[in-house]
Amino acid sequence: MPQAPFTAMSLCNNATLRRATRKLGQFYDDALAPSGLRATQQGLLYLIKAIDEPAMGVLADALVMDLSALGHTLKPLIRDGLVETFADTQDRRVKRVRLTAAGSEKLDVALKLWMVAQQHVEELMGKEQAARLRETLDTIAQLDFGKI
Amino acid sequence: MPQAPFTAMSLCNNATLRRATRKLGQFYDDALAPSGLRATQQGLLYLIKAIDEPAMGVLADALVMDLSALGHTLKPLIRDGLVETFADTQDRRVKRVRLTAAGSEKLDVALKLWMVAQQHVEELMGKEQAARLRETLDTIAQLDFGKI
DNA sequence: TTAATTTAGTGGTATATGCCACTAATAGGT
DNA sequence: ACCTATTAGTGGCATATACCACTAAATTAA
Repeated sequence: MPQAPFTAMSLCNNATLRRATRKLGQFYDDALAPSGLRATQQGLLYLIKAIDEPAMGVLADALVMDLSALGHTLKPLIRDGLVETFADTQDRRVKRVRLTAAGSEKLDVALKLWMVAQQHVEELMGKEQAARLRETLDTIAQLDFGKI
Repeated sequence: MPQAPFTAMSLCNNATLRRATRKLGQFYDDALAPSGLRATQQGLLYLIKAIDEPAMGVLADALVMDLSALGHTLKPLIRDGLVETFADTQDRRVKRVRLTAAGSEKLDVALKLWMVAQQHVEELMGKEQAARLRETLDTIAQLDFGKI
């Protein structure tokens, strides 16, 4: 049973979402620590590899993240030589992103750790519930709240 | 149908959680903007009021948040005169938190805006799905991943 | 074609959040 | 009482993430 202080916040969709994110982020971060990557960084590397040389805007859209936030997030990864950017040949405004060899190796290491963490979570939550959750979360990420 | 770049990330519980948090946070932040509070700040003020003069550690636990992170988060609210801290009379290590009159008024304003945002989300998601989601998220926030 | 508009990214600033090292104060053990 | 271990918070540093104002490049309109 949740304690009263915990429950006081449980009516707000956003607040409960953030709280769960802190908890789960903590767990994945701990699991990935041996790789030297944060969970967000691992996810970012994975996505860069999956999309294959995405433009920054495409990456930001896939992450449902502000473009400038993505730029800031990439900085430590570039600094550490895991990621590099290069100009698009067609459109000189566009900057594309790819993993370096070091980034690719680091991702391989991190993925093994991720797998264990993911497995652990699925056991604790149950695979069906986890799948349902991800579906709901994907729906939220794509909601159209309307412009104005 | 989600686009491939979007879907590339949808297998990780943590990544989908963060992505949905960005999206929903955006929406609640926009809705609360007229109050001058971010959604996280509104949630924090609400919780401080609900628990009634909580010690910082209690507040951090309720938020499933690192104690030092809470300290940092409180700073702008204290600076803006919405929140104040005071020493516990029993245990001089303990610092308690309460709303100021200004904070209380600000919260009232923010709560009206929150209500509209919350309602909007519930309409888009459906009340049952939203309730189920919050339940799942509360469960996650209380998971025991084991010490080690 | 030139001018106006839209699009892609950058850099600054602010909040959100975590870890670590450190201090102060309480609690426990002898 | 005294020494040790635990607990509550602080401050510094690093990443995560948003908004804004700005630049450069491409697209559209006149």
